[in-house]
Amino acid sequence: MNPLSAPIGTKDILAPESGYLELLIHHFQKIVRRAGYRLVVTPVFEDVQLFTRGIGSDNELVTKEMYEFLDKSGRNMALKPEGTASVIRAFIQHHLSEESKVFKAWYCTPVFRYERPQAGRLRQHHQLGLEALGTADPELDIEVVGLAASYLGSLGLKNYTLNINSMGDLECRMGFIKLLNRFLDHHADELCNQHCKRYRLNPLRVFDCKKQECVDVMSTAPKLKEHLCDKCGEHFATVTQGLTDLGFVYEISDKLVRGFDYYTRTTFEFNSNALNTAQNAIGGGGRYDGLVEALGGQSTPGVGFGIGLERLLLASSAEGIWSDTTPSAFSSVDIFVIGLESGSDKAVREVVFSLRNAGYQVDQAFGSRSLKAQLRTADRSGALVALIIGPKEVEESSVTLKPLRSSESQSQLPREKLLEKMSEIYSK
RNA sequence: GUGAUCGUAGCUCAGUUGGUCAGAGCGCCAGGUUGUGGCCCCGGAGGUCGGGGGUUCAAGUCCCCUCGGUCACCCCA
Repeated sequence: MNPLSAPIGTKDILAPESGYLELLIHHFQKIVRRAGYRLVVTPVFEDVQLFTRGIGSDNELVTKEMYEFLDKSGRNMALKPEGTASVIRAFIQHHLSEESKVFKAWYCTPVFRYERPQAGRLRQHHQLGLEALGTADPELDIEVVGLAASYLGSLGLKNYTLNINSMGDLECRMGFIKLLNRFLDHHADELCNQHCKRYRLNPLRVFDCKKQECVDVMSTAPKLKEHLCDKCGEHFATVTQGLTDLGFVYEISDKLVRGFDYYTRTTFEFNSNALNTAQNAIGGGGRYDGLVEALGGQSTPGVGFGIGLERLLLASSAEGIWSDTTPSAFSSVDIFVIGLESGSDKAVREVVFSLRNAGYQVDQAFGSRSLKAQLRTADRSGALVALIIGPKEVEESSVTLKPLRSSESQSQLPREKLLEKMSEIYSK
């Protein structure tokens, strides 16, 4: 075993699996572009403060899961644990705010969590996401949630649930937390050990607990939804109605309390029902009206979401939306060129390059192997035809065309007729 | 961070109570066809049995440590 292998919790994504990711990313780009989102690329590491201020310093993600390190100048850096904070930082840093215009950005980025890996959870994974900044209009929530749902739906994904909830704004949530704390004080001894010890830290998290005792207690707890201020209530009603009007199916989940402090009002999450693992959330997001200000910018409301690529791949595979040929359709050899004896090198080279320039996927065998060996390689490459160029063909300035996927017999044709012949074959 | 489980060729795995146990299938390379793939036949390359230490006349097999994989908890995409 080679002593050098990928670090714990990381993975090399190789073909053909990488082909699925190409498709997922390409498809995402296509969909969000139509809505005016443009790519933003931010660094994989940032000053730790960006995350402690954005996500919240007592959040578990920040306290124990952040991949932190000191750089050579002693700066405290962190590999980004999520995608939003960096985009917001860039938004502030480059003054991208425009009075009457919504700033829209999408990204595809690696993200890091220093945790023990398990099914559907790595130390490095990749997220596709987008952020829209500049208005508190619920129509923007509808657009963002709708884009995420459209994306998943257009992939052919069906077996998932869109859960949605409102966290209220900072004010009405504060009031609710007081109420919830009073409730939890009364039921403290009924809660599981984990939460009963620390619910004061973030009482909302108790809604997340899967332990039966906590589920029981929380079923009688006050509901955030019922204690929203009028404005937040209206906002939420507009969002859900808008999604309904567009035909999106969702469930309102009182228990959906997302992990980051910055979320306000709309929060949502996509959970795959095709995944049997403990990690079935394929994506999530929400509104974060206080985040830009918390990071030192001018108060600007915003909404966004992130989707875990690896989990999306797991979920989509579990649903069987891919056919075996999906990834190879992205990169399969059309034509395989075979050369016999070194005298044919020049002709092979010219044919290979001219066919590639004409748009075909072309490969060849290297290392002067036997015709038999080259044909075997050609066969395995999946190419539809092999072109054989030996001394005879060089002499006559021709190529021998051998169909590999049909019973048609091979034929010889002049090189100047090659492109014409190929377009004949491939237009079928 | 805690717990469980696994670690033998590129891949999937077999190796009986420690004693020809260094193997199979697939893959790869080559030959069977002096210029013809797929099927078939034949041959070949490739492993300090994750690493280190210990017990023993003898360790892939038992013990300890360590490193990795997998899964679960915590938490999250």
